[in-house]
Amino acid sequence: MPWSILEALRKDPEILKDALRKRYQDASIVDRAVELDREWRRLLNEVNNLRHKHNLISQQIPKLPPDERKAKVEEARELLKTIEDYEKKLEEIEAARDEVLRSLPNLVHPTVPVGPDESYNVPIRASGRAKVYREFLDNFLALTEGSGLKMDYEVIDWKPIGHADMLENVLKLGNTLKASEVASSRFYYLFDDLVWLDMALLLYAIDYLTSKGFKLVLPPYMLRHQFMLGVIDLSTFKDAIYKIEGEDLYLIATAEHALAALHAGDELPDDELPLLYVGVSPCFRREAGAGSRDIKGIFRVHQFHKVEQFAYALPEQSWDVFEMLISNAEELYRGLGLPYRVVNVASGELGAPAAKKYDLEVWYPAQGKFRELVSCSNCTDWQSYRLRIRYLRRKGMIRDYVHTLNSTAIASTRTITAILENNQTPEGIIEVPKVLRNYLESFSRAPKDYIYPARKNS
RNA sequence: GCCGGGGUCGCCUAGCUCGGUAGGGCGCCGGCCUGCUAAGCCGGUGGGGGUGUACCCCGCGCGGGUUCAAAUCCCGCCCCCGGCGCCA
Repeated sequence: MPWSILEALRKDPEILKDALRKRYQDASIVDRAVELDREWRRLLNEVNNLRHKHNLISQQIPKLPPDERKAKVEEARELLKTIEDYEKKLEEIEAARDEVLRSLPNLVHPTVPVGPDESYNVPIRASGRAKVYREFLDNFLALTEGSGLKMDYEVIDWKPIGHADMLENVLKLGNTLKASEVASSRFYYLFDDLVWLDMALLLYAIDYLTSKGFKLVLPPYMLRHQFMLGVIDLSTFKDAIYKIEGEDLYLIATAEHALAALHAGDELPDDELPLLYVGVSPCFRREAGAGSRDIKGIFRVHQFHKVEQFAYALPEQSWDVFEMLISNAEELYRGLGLPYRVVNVASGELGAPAAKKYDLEVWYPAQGKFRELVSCSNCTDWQSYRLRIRYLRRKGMIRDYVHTLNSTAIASTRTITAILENNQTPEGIIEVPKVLRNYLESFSRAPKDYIYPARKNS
C-alpha cells in the first residue's frame, strides 16, 4: 500500500503541497485530493456494510425451506437497489479521486535546487577541456566559474562552424531539406561516414554498459496507451507521442518507456534487485511544444537512435543507483573526449515522474553554450505505482513499489552534433573519437581517424 | 485472418458439465520441536477500508450481462498454445 504519494496525502499533505509549490504548480489540487480520498473512504465503508448485509441474506437463501425463500429473495432484491445507488456514487468519487491522484507529479527530493527554470540548475561538476572562442569567453566563465564550477578550457581565435552548417554544407553528409520535403521538418537523411558514426556510437555505449553487467534489450518500439500512461504524464504524452492510426499503439519516445513496461504487473524478489538494463531503440518524438527552436540540423529531431540505461531498485538502493547511472554516462562522454558539465536540475524543470534529475551538458564551441545530451532521472515509485511493479522483500514477506530510474547513455544524432563542433579542426576536418575505432575498424568504407569536408564540386 | 484448445491468490494445479464461503502442492514468511542442520508439526502467504485486533468488502485475463447468488451461464475484447492461410 505505501505508495509514497498516497501515504503523504493521508499522513502529511504538506509534503505534497511543498512538492507542487517547488514545481511552480497549483498546490490547491492537494486539498481536493485529500477531500476526495476522505469522501471515498467514507462511502466505501457504507457500501461495504450494505454489501455485507446482502451477502448474509444471499447465504441464508439456499438453506431456507422453499416457502420462505420468496420473501428473502425479495428482500435481497430491494437491498440490491440501494446498493447500486451507493455503488454508482462510489464509482464517481473513485474515478475523480484517481484522476486527481494520477495527475500529481512525483515528490521532490530535498537536494533538488528550487527554482522555476534552468537558470536555477546547479552545476555540480565538469570534465574535459572546452574550446572557447574568444567572443564566448565571458559567457563560458559565467556558466562555469560564475556558479562555482572549475572547468578546464582553452581560448581559440578561430570560430568553429556550427554543427548544422558542418553537416549540410561542409561535410555534405546530411540532407534535412530533402527530408523536410518528403517527411517534414526535423527529419533528416544522413549519409556515409555519419551513418557509420551513428552505429559506432551505439555499439560503443552498448559494449561499455553490457560489460558493466547491464542486460541488453531490444524492446518493442510501440506500446499500448495504458502502458504509455504508466510511464509519462499527460502533457508529455500530448507533446511527444506519435499514435498509430486505427490501433491502440503509440511509438516510444525512448527505450525507457518500453523498459519500464517490461516488468509491468510483476513482483520482483528483493535479492534480484537492482535489475540493470541497457535498451537500444529508435526514439520518436513529435516535439510539439518546441516551436522553431533548433530547427536547423539534427540537434532536435523527430527520430533518432538511443542507448538507454534503465534500472529497477529497492528504495534504499535507488539513490546510489542514480549516481551510478550518471557516472556511467559521464564515463562514456569522457571516453569520447567531449567537455561537459553535470547539472542538478531545478525543481521547476523536473518532469512529473522524476524526483530528481541530472543533466549532462556538453560544451558547443560554435554556439558558445552547454547543451543537454544526457538526462538521468530517479522516478522513485511514480512509474512503478502506475505499472504495478513491486518488489517482494523475503524477510517478512513485504510487498512494495520498486523504484525506477533511467538515464541516457548515448543519443546518436545529438552526440554527432557535439562531435561536429568539438572535434573540428580549423580546416573543417572532423576527428573521429579514438574510442570508436573498435566499432569502425572492421568495415572497409567506415571512417577511421578523420571525416573530411566534401570536395567543392560534389 | 480463420478454426480449435486455454488464461484460477509468486509458480503448478483442483473446481466449470449441473451457479451457493476458491481447495491442494511447491516456494516463501513466522513459530514449535531438535545439540546443529534436515525432516516433521502449526499458522501465514492478492488488493482495499477500518476503533489497525477478534471485523468487513472486493478479487479466478479485462470489461459488460443474466441472477437473491457467477471461477462456473451469456456477450465483447486482450493474451497464450496448436492447426490452416498469408508473408520478410
